[in-house]
Amino acid sequence: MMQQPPLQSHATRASGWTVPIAERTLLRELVQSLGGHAGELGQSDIATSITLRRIRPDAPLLLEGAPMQALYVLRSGVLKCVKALEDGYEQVLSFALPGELVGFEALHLGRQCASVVALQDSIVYVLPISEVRRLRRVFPALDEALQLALSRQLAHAASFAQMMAAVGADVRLARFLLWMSARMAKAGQSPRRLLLRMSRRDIASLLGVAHETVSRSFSQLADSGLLTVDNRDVEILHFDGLRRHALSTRRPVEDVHKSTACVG
Amino acid sequence: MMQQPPLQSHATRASGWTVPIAERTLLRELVQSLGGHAGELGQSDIATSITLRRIRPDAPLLLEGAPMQALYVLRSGVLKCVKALEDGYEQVLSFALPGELVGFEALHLGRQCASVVALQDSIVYVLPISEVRRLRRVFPALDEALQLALSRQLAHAASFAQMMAAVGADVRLARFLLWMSARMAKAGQSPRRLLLRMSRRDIASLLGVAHETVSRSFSQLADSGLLTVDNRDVEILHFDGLRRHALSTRRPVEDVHKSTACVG
DNA sequence: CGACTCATTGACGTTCCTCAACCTTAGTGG
DNA sequence: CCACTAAGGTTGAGGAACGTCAATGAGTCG
Repeated sequence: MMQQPPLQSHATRASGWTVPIAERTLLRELVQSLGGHAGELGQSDIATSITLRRIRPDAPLLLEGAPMQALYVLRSGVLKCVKALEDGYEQVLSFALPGELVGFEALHLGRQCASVVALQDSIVYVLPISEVRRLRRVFPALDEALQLALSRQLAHAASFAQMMAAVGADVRLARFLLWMSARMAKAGQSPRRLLLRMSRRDIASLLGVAHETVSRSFSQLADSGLLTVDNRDVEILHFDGLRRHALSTRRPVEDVHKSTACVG
Repeated sequence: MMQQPPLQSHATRASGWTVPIAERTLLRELVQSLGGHAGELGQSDIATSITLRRIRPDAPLLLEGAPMQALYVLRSGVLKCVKALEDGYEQVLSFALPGELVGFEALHLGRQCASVVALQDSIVYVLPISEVRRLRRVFPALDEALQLALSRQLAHAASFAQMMAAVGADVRLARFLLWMSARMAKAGQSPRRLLLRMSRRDIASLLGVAHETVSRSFSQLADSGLLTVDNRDVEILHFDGLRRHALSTRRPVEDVHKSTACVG
């Protein structure tokens, strides 16, 4: 799955190139990439104005404060969303995997409120903001897919809150790895062997701990036999064990009267 | 601002009552509550099928795992979103203030992935999910407002990540208070005097620290002269000082080459 | 090869979690 | 009305966890 169709045209740009394609194919791909049903796209002959854009490793897709010009959907690769805190500290907000929406937060301000950089060679679908309304009206399937993607993004925020609960750093890391694993599986990659594209420092920033602590937690999980760790190449050996580890809270247990489960 | 129009009808329900109103007024209010321009709503005579629902303190609006039936927009009051972790720990995901969207995460699964309870007497607009698509098509202004609200929700997630950065507990609390202050101002209430509706334990759960630590951090900020704290009644005395406090990271400073600011 | 970044590991000091006691407030029943 | 209980909040003491500083090694690039 996720095979890459040929990229036509080569209008060069600052940090990559742009591919203007007015074809139905691209729209269909985009909807599929978002996890929607691209069965019925209607037969409108309107040019879709959707393009592709490639971002090289460490190159920015978006810069904090820039005016919002487009919506993006990651087609392949990995992105990192960061915000420069006023004192110069670089806070990682999230990592984007294929099929995920990027840059939607900017809508309500009209300006990007975070920078986005590529952690590896990446390709995004570009939907010019001026066209989004029209596209959503003309292609209900796209509209549907975008709403679902937004819903997923909000659910990600919820699972992020769970990751940041009052637990030990090793538990946070375990949750992070399971979270990455699940999302990479959804993106069509192996849930078992993770090739993390981000540095320890990036993970530490996201998890709210020191990067040395992340390193130690990796070693700890590896010593427990749950993982093998070779730099950024991580293999999950025992999913159940890792899940069990991810569940352990610091406090013994509090009495709660709910039970219905619903794992993100 | 935010004056409450009369509530008609009284079809009683489990934990409050439901008010079916097929009036243009309600739709206009909803759009305004979401921060949109309700100027042009068109002249469609279709009943809007939007209703109001009241939730009493500590009563649930949504239960984790329940099938998704509607979208909700908070009209007045304060809500708490919680998720019961599999080991019985109750993780707070967020607090919803007036004008905010609730329950949209459920869309992609069709089931609620968190419970929502009221922290005080609250009223929500109810948009039956079966009607949302039609309403969005018929009332572009509503569609617009919903998209903006979604964008804001995603931005909240980003500022949450900033709150959870690797900083001291007192800094996290300062950021939380400033965050609440800004949102309450947006909801038409005083940004200076905060009447927190949630317990220390709830705040602690959201911030990922022990509740005793939250209590100590409150005392610490009060001793610094930045706040007065009387149980859940908090008054911010020096905004600048609190903001400065909220900026202090643990690590001295890292060299970063960005500067463009954009506070959520 | 040297300069740089990244990752790991150790030692030490601080923060924060844990357990505990205590106080206030609210609700209940004698 | 008061005793009793329960829940929320504050504060203290001790210990575990984590941040900080530092040294080392591996990998990359010019």
